[in-house]
Amino acid sequence: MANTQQYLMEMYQLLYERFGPQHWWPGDTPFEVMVGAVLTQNTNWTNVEKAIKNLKSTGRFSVKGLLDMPEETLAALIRPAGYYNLKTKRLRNLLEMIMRDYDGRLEAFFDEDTSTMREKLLSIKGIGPETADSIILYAAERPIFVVDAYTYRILSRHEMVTDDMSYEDLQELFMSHLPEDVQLYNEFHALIVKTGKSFCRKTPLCENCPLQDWGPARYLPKYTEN
DNA sequence: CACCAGGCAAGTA
DNA sequence: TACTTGCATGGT
Repeated sequence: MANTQQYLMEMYQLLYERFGPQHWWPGDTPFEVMVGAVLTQNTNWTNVEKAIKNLKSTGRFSVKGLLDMPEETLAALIRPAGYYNLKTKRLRNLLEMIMRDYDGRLEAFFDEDTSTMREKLLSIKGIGPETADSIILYAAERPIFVVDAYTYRILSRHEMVTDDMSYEDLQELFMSHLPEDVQLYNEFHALIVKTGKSFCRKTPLCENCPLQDWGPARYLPKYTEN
């Protein structure tokens, strides 16, 4: 569709005008951002902040520091983030890869090509496409577009996508029609999450939505999809 | 009380 | 291949 680029730019402009910069990702270091990306899987960010605060308070908030502590200790620290047993394993899988392949040096991993980085992340059990891309965009600061459930839901309700499109299809939709710009991708994804939370939940609450008159279908909520 | 949150993998048919 | 389910805390 030839109008796709126009729609996407319009969408970004509408969201930015309404909400302004979102200041993602709230993290002091790339390491903290990477850890946060795993901890925030299907979890509210405020819970993740508590977990990260706990991790920092140990003074062992590093690749080696976290790997060296017993699993039960790590699990107890990240408990507020939910799924703590699962996330303990996922975090360790990630840290073990950095330790094994890059001598524990995160900067060395982030020096890799984007495609290499992505493949390595996706090969880790517990790191899927959204977590991988979040790490690449927000921690490694490479231009890659992060897709999530809100991205899909918003585009779907406005009939920009069909339900048979994959994660990579949606990612490609954005990346092939927008300039490769870390800051743009950073802000765009954050704004999608922002408007998704406020206006594009399962039970639509569309009055006042900045995207009310946007897109090929403008405002057209569908109650059957998730 | 129900529902949601910045997912992913494993199990089932 | 295409659904479903488990994982879990904390806020609205």
